[in-house]
Amino acid sequence: MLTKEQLETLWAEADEIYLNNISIDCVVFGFHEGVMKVLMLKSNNEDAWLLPGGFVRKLEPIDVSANRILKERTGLDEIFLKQFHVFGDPDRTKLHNEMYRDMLPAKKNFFDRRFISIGYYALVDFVNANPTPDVFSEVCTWQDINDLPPFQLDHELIFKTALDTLRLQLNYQPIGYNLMPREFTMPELQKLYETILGKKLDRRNFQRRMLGFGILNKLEETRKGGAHKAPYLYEFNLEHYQAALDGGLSGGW
Amino acid sequence: MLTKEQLETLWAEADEIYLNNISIDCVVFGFHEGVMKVLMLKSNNEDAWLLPGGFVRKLEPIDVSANRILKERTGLDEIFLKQFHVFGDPDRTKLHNEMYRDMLPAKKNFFDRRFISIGYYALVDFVNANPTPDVFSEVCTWQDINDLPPFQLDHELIFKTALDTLRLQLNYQPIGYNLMPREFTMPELQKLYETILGKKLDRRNFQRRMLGFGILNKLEETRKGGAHKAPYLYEFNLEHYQAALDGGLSGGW
DNA sequence: GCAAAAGTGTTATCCCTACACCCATGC
DNA sequence: GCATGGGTGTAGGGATAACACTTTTGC
Repeated sequence: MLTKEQLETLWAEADEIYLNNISIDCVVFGFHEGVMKVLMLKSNNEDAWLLPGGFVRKLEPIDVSANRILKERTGLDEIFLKQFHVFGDPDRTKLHNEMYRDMLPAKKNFFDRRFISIGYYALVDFVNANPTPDVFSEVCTWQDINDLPPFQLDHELIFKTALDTLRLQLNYQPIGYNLMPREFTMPELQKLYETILGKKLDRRNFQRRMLGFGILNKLEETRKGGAHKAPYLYEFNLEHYQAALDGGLSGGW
Repeated sequence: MLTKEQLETLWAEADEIYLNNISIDCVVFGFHEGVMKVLMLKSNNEDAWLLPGGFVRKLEPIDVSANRILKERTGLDEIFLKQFHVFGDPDRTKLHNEMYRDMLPAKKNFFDRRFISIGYYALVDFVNANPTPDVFSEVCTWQDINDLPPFQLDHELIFKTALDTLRLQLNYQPIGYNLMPREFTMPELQKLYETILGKKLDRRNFQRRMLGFGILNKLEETRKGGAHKAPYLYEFNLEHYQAALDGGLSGGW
């Protein structure tokens, strides 16, 4: 819980360095042990969870802001980030504003404002991310997207919009590179797609389609140790992957 | 050309009623006589053209802002509008800022600021639109998208991004309703698609696909007066059209 | 009657879907 | 050896793409 003094310092700083009225919220997807996760923060004022977010420095490009915010929350650099929607309802932070209004005089309170929020979604490497809370939160952790805690503000809408966008993007762009470890098996990759889409796919057709994209290199090794036939390992062919990102894939699920 | 006094009044008003640092720019598409048009304004300070734009009132939802701005520029209400991208480079309005900096003291100048611009594209009825300049421009008119004048600021990027987005949307959504007159022929509709996509389509396959969507009603009448065989007229089936908008179409070109 | 535009139908191909059999491994 | 998961191939159906002939109309 922040003290009144801390809040006043924060406010003073924020007003100096950030643009007023604009915020950024990020939906950070990770994938681990066959489960799709999203990074969330538990507010230290309420029993509700938020997406990682922040503000835009006065002379900072917004993509850089989003990167900076996520670097603070995950320790990762060079994150795959895409803006997907702007949330511009004047009432979207109403509850939030009222909370802070009790703590500081409204007139001079950076946080008691309307914020138009630019939504970004991010695909990150679960294993190397190091979730770190910010000053407004006590916990920063991954949540299973099928078992989410209660959201604060309009963050549930932001999350859902991001997931819908990601599902659509799946038809146009390869997405595995940022979410899978460097080497992976076809069933593992399939699990990722199934998790995002929320439905089962046919093993054989999935494999054919993926290979058809030409973005995978089949490796010689197999993943030993499983209780059954050892699956082959694959890695992404970065050159073709990048070309697919730029040029787009085709078709739909 | 605005006088210094007018600018000062504008500045004072703007600071009162609009959010700082946020703007909206609109790419307004119209279609007339087989040519795709975009609405543009000629700045009264420079020999360069701008997309219609404006600012967000302090308590106004951003979608409402976009509608309001376009109502001022076209006289139309209930415009088909979709936000498509945020342009957040701090230098995007640099030249613009310098221009206004000469006219008013920077510190107190609403226009000498960084603006993060939310891009909307709009599809409007060319015939009923009534292009009207704003206070910063002397001309507001339609421009052929294949023969565009020089753009100011980053408005060329905004335009191109909008067109790319529209092309993608074509795969998911019907778009004719907002661009065509109430009754139209199949070749006319095809021309619209060809203009947006920038390529020729097969007459027969186009017709089959369109009819397959089930969003058209074939009318009894034909368009007389042409120098050749009279084509049938169609109208959109609004119920099915709306369903297609909500549910999405399928496939790709 | 001829040129130009519009109406309509057929075929081939590709891609996606659905489905079946064999192989490797751990218990 | 048997259950489980993984590797691979094939046949059918639906949609798209390519393509040709006929009809109408103004000159």
